[in-house]
Amino acid sequence: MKTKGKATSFDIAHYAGVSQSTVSRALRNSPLVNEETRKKVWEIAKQLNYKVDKNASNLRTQQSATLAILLFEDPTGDESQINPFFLNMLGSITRACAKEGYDLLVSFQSASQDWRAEYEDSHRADGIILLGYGDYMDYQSRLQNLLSQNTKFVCWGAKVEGRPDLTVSCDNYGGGQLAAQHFISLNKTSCVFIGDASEHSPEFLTRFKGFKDTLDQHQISLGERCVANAISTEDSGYHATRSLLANNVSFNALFAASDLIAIGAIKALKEAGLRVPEDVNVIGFDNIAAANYISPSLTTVQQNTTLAGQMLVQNLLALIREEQITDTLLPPKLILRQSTS
Amino acid sequence: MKTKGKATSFDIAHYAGVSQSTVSRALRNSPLVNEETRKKVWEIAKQLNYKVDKNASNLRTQQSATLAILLFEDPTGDESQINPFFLNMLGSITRACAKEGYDLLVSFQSASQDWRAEYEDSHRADGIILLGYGDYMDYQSRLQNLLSQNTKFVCWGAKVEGRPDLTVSCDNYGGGQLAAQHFISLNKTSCVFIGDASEHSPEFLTRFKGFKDTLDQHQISLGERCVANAISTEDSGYHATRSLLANNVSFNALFAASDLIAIGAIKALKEAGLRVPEDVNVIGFDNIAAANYISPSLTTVQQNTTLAGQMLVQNLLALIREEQITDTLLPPKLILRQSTS
DNA sequence: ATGAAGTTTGACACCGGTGTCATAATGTCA
DNA sequence: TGACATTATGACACCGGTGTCAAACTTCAT
Repeated sequence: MKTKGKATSFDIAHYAGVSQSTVSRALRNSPLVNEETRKKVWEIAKQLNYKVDKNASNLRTQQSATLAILLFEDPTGDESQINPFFLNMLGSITRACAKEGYDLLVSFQSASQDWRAEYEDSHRADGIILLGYGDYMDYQSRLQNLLSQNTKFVCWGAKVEGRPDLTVSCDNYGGGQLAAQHFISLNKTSCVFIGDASEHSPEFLTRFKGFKDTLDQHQISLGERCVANAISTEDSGYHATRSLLANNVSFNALFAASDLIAIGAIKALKEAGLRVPEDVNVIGFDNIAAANYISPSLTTVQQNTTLAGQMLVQNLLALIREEQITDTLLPPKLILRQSTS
Repeated sequence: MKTKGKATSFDIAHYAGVSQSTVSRALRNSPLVNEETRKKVWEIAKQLNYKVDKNASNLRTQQSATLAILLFEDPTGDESQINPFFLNMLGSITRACAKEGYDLLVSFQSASQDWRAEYEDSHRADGIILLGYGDYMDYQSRLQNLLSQNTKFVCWGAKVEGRPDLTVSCDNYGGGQLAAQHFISLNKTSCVFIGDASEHSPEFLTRFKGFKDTLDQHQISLGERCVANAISTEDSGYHATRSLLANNVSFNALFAASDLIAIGAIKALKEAGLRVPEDVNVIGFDNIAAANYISPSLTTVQQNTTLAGQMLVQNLLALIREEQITDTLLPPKLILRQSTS
């Protein structure tokens, strides 16, 4: 029993002595086909090492059992390294897809490219997951365009008012609150925030708001001088902290918008002769692996990436099935470590 | 100018007043088509937001401009976490694919599944990259089967004698040598190795051999009692080190088969009241991000994941083009940090 | 004017499945 | 035994492109 090249359903039909239609039905376990015939077809398919040609199948059915993920790089990310938080997300999304029987197409995107509908328009994926920090998505028109094409997609990250997408995100506001409450409970009332608290980084801005609002409620003011701009890299956190110190801002509690920033901040503090946590308490955000390894280990607001990946996939699938769904907000959790005594 | 649903080449043909064949040619910039016609077709395609249907195209041409990566989990990997080394590899492979104009299908595999040809047989990918630690691939028959189906694939990891696959790997033997040489140069001659030095973990075994052979050449013996079994997790490294200490094996230099193992080992050493590097020097393998963050920071043998990803993709593409290629061995590099004084 | 070579285009089969419809075979009941 | 429902199967169009072949139209030399 041989075939030239890869086996097709016609080859099976030939050996089974039935029509190709019947083979197709039998392989998909259609109730229309006789039990005996079905077994025979499966038997032969196995012997021929037959696999359905997904291209043909997808072409006909107009769906692909595949999701695509567009990963937007940190604007300043160096060539080789990717934010470990996103790698974790990538991992959990991969797992979630596998669980749902979907394949995953991965693609890096530079924001400038025409990423609009590369995948879904070309029928390679049934839906798209958009993933990235910062303002990569503040291309209202692009999202609008995706919507008008009836493309199914979900975004990870802060919900931006008026943006028409479906999002899954960590409760960034609540995360900021957790950090502030923790500082307050430790009587650390002279606080600074490091991170880009502007609408260019909606996630960071929301974390900042939760942080600031909570402090305000306790009559603790966080002056303008106590907010240093930084993107999510270690270097950026390092320099932002140095400039705070250079400006003689004094503080005993530091909340960083991400763990990478926090790690850079700790480096700068140490260099300036300040001890963590004795002189300054530090809280990060994300709970990347390194947070547990650095010295002192970093207290941080954990984003549950496993759950996040699952929700992104589940919501996207629901969207594809045209079910009614809403934005999802995942609860953050404060992980206590050495950097806050 | 409208179309019901997604635009097809027929829609363009209609508006351009030419045949669908000509549209297809024009869009692929065939020299057979008149410059003027070409421009007109492109213009209309743009207006209609047309994208080639990859399923139809792939079906006809029998290729997909897509590679697949099968990621084998650490046998004991817990549900959510993935070895950061592999996440890095995943990232660099993703980047390398993008650079070559290929898409990437990602899939987790449990070793038990029939992963044989899921992707390539079903025409979803032109080639496969197999990635994982340990003995996940010692299914000679499976690889043989892939070969007999003329499936194009490359493996990451130690070359196993007699295994018929094309591999890209770090020079694990050389990496072991680097570690040994470094210890020797520091006059640390009472060494232990932690890692599964058996044929179940070809990479680890090769690292061990390079380490041991070099020590032997300097008349430094590494007794059986100085080798502790461990898989690539922090926990495993921790327990392996504890059992060494419990057995009263004394040593002033520890070489771990991976960074995760090394991190676990350092934890065990600290708990036992031993100082790193004063009492014991430690070298790891991989150079994951955490190696730079732990305290003391970890001297380690770096595997260049960026280059590795590129080579995997390049070699696979060469294989697909039926070019003659051979196994690739990437040079390791010793990264000096605090854990070796 | 005629033929040869070059350029540009359209018609059509084809890739390998899926879904619809018609048909054949079998069973059921009056 | 004929009318009709039920079950199992085959024929065939179709998804949206690509590649081949023939034909139509130029151009240019003879």
